[in-house]
Amino acid sequence: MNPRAAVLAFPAPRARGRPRDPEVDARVIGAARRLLAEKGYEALSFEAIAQETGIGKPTIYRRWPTKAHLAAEIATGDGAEGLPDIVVQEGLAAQIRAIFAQAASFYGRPGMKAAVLGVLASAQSDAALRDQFNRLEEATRGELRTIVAKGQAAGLIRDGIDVDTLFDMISGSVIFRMMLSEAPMPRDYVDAAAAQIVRSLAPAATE
Amino acid sequence: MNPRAAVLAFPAPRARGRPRDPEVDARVIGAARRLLAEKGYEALSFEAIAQETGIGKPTIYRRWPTKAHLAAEIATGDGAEGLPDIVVQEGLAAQIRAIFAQAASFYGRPGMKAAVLGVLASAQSDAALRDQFNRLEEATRGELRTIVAKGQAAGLIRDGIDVDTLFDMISGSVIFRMMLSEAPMPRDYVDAAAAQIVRSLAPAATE
Amino acid sequence: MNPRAAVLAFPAPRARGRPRDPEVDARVIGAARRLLAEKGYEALSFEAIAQETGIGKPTIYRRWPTKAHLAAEIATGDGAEGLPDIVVQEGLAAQIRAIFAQAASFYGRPGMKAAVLGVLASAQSDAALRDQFNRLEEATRGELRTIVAKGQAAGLIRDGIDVDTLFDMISGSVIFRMMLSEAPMPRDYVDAAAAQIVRSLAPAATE
Amino acid sequence: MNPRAAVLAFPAPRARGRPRDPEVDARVIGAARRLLAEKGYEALSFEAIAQETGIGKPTIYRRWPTKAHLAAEIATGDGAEGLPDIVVQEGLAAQIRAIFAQAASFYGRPGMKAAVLGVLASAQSDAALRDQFNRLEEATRGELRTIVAKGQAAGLIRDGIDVDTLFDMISGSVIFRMMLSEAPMPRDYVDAAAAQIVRSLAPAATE
DNA sequence: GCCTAATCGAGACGGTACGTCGAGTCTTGTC
DNA sequence: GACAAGACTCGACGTACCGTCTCGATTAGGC
Repeated sequence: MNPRAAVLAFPAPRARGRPRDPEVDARVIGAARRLLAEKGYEALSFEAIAQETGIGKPTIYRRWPTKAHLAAEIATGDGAEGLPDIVVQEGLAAQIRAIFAQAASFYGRPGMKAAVLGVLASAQSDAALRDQFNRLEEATRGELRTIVAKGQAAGLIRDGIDVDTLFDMISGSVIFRMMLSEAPMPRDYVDAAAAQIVRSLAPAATE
Repeated sequence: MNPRAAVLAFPAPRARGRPRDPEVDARVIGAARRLLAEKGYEALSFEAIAQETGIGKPTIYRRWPTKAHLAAEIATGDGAEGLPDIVVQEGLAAQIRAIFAQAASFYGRPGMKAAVLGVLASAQSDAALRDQFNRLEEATRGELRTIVAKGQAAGLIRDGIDVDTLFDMISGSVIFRMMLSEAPMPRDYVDAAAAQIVRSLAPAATE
Repeated sequence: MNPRAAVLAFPAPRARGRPRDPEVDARVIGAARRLLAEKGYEALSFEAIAQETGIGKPTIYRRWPTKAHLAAEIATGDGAEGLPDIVVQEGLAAQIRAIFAQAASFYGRPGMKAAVLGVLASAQSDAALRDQFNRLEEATRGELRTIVAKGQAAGLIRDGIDVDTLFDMISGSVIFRMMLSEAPMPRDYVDAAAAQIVRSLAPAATE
Repeated sequence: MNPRAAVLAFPAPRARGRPRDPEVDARVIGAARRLLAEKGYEALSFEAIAQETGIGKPTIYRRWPTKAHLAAEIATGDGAEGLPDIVVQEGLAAQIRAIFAQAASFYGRPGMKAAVLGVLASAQSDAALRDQFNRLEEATRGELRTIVAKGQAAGLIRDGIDVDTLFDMISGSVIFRMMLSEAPMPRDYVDAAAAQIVRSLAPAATE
């Protein structure tokens, strides 16, 4: 088979006209991130971005149909980079702690609070946008599933643990603390919370 | 002391002009709740409320400076009524379960999802609005503190439990499941989650 | 006859409740005149008057149904006082000049420009308001009629003069110069204009 | 010199974005003229125009900053078209009569009364708007100046006539009769008034 | 080396909602 | 009853963004 054909078969269609300027994406996202971090989701407007970047509005609309989509890309995009890898960690406690750390780091990026809350608020009825978030969770949820299975095999985790409920507890407490509550993040928050979770998993002290 | 004087001392200041029509508040809140539940926070506009209730916009602005304030009143108001009382419950497990049930019932009211997310998104910089939510939590947080103290005294709860972290976990998992995640609420969600939490509190299995 | 009875016979019905405070009229008109002179007709609002005089809006509405009525009272009221009396003047030229002087003095009062134009603009369809102005003219128009008749009898004025057209010319030129045109008022305007008018009245130079 | 170059030298700057729709101007002015003629200046609102033409408010504001500006355009615009030409007339009397006729025709257009009075009332402090009217006068004032000079050269007009005062008299009497007074316009008004003015210009009957 | 096509900036367009101002009316408690 | 205070309905104000459109000007293949 013609190897060239294989490429052409999924042909990165090489559009005819002038190609999109990749610089535009970066500049728009940069301005949007700044607006989100500094003034919140309501202040995020295509108008303002166009104004301050000198990029035309239609150019932005060509890429993101809605400011919710733009915020969603900021909220979910490039989030996995540089995060502590979970599965690499040794030991149950360390792995649970890594999940906490990963979540805390992810939601702690500048503008994330505004972006996440804004997207969720404005895309109440847009299933695709919510999926974008849920897909992010899915990876972690899968890792957690593996961790629990291995832990149960090793006798470190009690039977009857519902992974989804457990995941709610982990994600929920991080998000609640970081985005909804006013309480400050203590320095050892990740450790304390992880420890509490690990304890809830311990098998009953029978014999 | 003259009891009458006590009353006059705080003399129902009786404002001068025409008194506010309490009917207005009810009608506006009703319309707002409907809009929130049916079309989400973005569709909540003073314009629409004025239109459909026949109440003038200035009249609404006189009461709530922002749609976030209106949504906040809907989200936090009249929420404690009819909720299962926590302290009345007997036994640690029942009390924890009651907290879960209370939270689930509170956040499950129609329009709550839109109201809470919307307020949080748009009032990023308004401390007063966030306080309104936090004050609601405070009561429950206090009850939880009492429960933990009593449980520790009775030897049912391990030392070294951080009540705030525990509260995050409870509130967080409920809110996460109900407002952020797409996952459905299983029928026994409250029971399962409460059980998991209770287990995390158990004293170490000493031998 | 009892003089007291005469008074009671036409009893100034002596309204039942608290009598109107005459001070209110003066304060409102004062404030209105100031607003008209300083900021023009559009800035004249019952709201502003109420604000700055401390008088309630309903109290003002009880006296003037519309800001046009208030402005009309300012424009037409107390205008005849202190004006040079026309009929007292001797000689045709002096009498015509007196009419010009009277008009110039009348329309020259502070705020008059704003008041007159405003009333005329906003009361396009209110015949009563326009009558208020026309009634003012009527007196002068009558005097002019007498002057012309006498002048014709004395052979000083040609036959076939239409008094209304003449009146238009006199009033019109004063008003046009003072209210519509931007041209400055020369010092001897009244004299020059009066002389021009007098000349137009002269009988034809026969043989 | 190349005539084509002269055109290109002032190159119709060709604004960048989407060009303005000239249809918009026509529709707005049409609606405004109707409102002025039917309900007067106070009823002229951008809101109403937007409503009935289906044109957005911002689009209207982009062209006229104020309803006074819109009314001024209506009052002064396209007024010279189809008016009887003055200088073409032969004879002093005919020329004076032509000026009267022109003014009467100009101020007699539908909506003019409301437009002129409204603009003058609301733009008391806007010099630019008043200039717009004065510039209109300037042409006529110039023609009148020429007429007087020629008349004086021909011995038909007395020396010492002040053209501005004369202009006031002509414009003033027309405007007064048509816009301020309630008196009806007699059929021969223009003739009568013109004759009266001509007479006032006649040289003294010397013998 | 033109032609075609998609991009880019700019900015006008029809809309919706904003938050404010003033017009008039009504309802209190005080004088 | 008149008065101040002030809330009420209503309508218009002038502005901000929305998302779409129409321009002229680039910037690339493709023939």
